[in-house]
Amino acid sequence: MARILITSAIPYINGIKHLGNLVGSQLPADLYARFMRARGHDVMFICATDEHGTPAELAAAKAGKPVDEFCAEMHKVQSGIADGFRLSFDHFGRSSSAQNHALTQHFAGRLNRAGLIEEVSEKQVYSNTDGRFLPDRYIEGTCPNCGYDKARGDQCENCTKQLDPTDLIDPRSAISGSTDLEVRETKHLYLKQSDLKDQLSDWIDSKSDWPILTTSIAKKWLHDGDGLQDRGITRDLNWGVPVKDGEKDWPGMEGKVFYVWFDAPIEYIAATHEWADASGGDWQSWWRTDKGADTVRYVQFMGKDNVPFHTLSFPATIIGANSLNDGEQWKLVDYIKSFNYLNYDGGQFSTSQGRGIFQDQALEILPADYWRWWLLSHAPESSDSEFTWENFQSGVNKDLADVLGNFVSRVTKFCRSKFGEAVPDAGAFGDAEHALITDLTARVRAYEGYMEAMEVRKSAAELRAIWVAGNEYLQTVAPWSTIKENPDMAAAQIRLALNLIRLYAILSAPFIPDASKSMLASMKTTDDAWPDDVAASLSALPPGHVFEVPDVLFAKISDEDREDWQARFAGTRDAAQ
RNA sequence: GGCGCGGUAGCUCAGCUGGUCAGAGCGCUCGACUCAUAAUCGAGAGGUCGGGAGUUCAAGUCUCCCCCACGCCA
Repeated sequence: MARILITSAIPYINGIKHLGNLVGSQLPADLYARFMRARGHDVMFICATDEHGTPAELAAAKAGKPVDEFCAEMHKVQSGIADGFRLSFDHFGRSSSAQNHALTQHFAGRLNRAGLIEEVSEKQVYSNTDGRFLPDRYIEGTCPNCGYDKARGDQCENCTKQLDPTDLIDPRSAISGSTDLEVRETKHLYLKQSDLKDQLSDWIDSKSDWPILTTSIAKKWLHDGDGLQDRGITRDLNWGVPVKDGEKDWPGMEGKVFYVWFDAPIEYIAATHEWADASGGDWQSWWRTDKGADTVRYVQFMGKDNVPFHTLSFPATIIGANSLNDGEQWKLVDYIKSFNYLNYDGGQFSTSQGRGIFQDQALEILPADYWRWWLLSHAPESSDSEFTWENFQSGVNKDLADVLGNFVSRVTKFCRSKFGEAVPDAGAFGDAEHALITDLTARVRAYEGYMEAMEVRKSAAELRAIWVAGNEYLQTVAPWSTIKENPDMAAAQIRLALNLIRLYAILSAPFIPDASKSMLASMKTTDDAWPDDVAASLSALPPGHVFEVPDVLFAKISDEDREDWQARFAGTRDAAQ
């Protein structure tokens, strides 16, 4: 039994995410977690909401709520959606937790002691009306280059010219519109990532088995231009982890918080701490290699936009903190599975533009399994992939309703009408049955291989082929004909087919957990042991075992439904949730 | 403008270190079957692998140039 730590990129708190976010990290992570649990491994599957930063403050203000209250509510909403999609987190934490505050401050303190923190003085725009410093992108004004009057402090969207906030003509706060702005001197902490560049580079180079998508992005940031830059890890905000040096105050840093990208990945660790506090478990044995985590395999799932932070920034934090060599050693990630983007009818899904299908809407129109199956079987692994309603409809109808659902239906109904609702006991397996078992054994082993390798699409294709094999078998042996001359043989055929339903339920559970549960329930069994021995597994339901004909497992998506949804989701929805 | 990832059958996509690599699923056509959610099973048609040049005995598979789409950055 192996110990496997799995984290999914943590979704930002300020709204409901679209399906692209789901398929890019949480869903494949869940697939892997479920599979590894089913194989008997010890799994810790962690996710959380990423709650700090200016966008959260602004979203809260727009909702007319204090930011902590807003975040608590949104965390509940996101947690509910995660449940809706059957994401099997061991813990769904919050980056605003006390545990994360303490750990973030702890890491900062260690980095400071390791000599990797530098204080930098810089000038920043302060809004007297808003009572806060403004990040560059929250300052608007007229572009000195093209005259566009809604240029942002970091860039003019009209002419794309890179700007400094002080370049803007008639600058104003994008938050309040106030022009009562002034430039103030402020001090910030920088993490000297450049000092860690060689170690990071060696570490990345050692990961020859990582997806090209992952390493190519990391190497680009490491080597492009001037190479890896030092990074500001503090901000002049109210909402965040207060800057401290471990448990001590940090002189000169009063009233400042850590930058959201510094504390967010630390939340992976803190969320495990949250889990431990709630369950009495041992979180350090998952994260401290000096406390047992040396036997842990740590796998991260994320979209490609998150790769730089997980291949460089977070590892820099860990490597830097470990460099004290005082025995306290933290776990670095072993494997990063990254995904491209899922596009929506020819363009991007977009949270800010409200374009595409959002997670809550998806669950309103169809059960989780439909989305899980289609999204996973079309996961954007090697390149961006495309969601179209036609594809979704045909994929779901064909794979789930026709191939799998109808298999369950035809077998159980045939048995009920000819033998009653119990596994028939006459007859023995012959050549066709043994051939099927041999074929299935090979396919199940291939499926396991793809799942272990996190080859999501290939896993789905193999699973589908396993379902098809059942239909092939039925078509070949044709129990509806056999029963006329040789009822015993038909009984054996149906006995095998009923056992196939149970086998399919077990194998399919990581993809479609609800349907899998229904299948096991209709077979009236709780034995969901993984089929290490396929032949034995296909005798698990003994002669005489009672079952019941289930309801239709998957209703088909009609053309009317599809057209209806297509129209409904063609526009945009209010971006701010 | 620079960089990155792609451009393979109508659609969505596989094709690792060059030599059964021209494939899968869907769609389409034809056939079989009738237990089943008008389901299933089989067969077939469909592509000069974005364009051009080059390296090689041999190139979707390597090199160079160009075109197109997307993304990131400046």
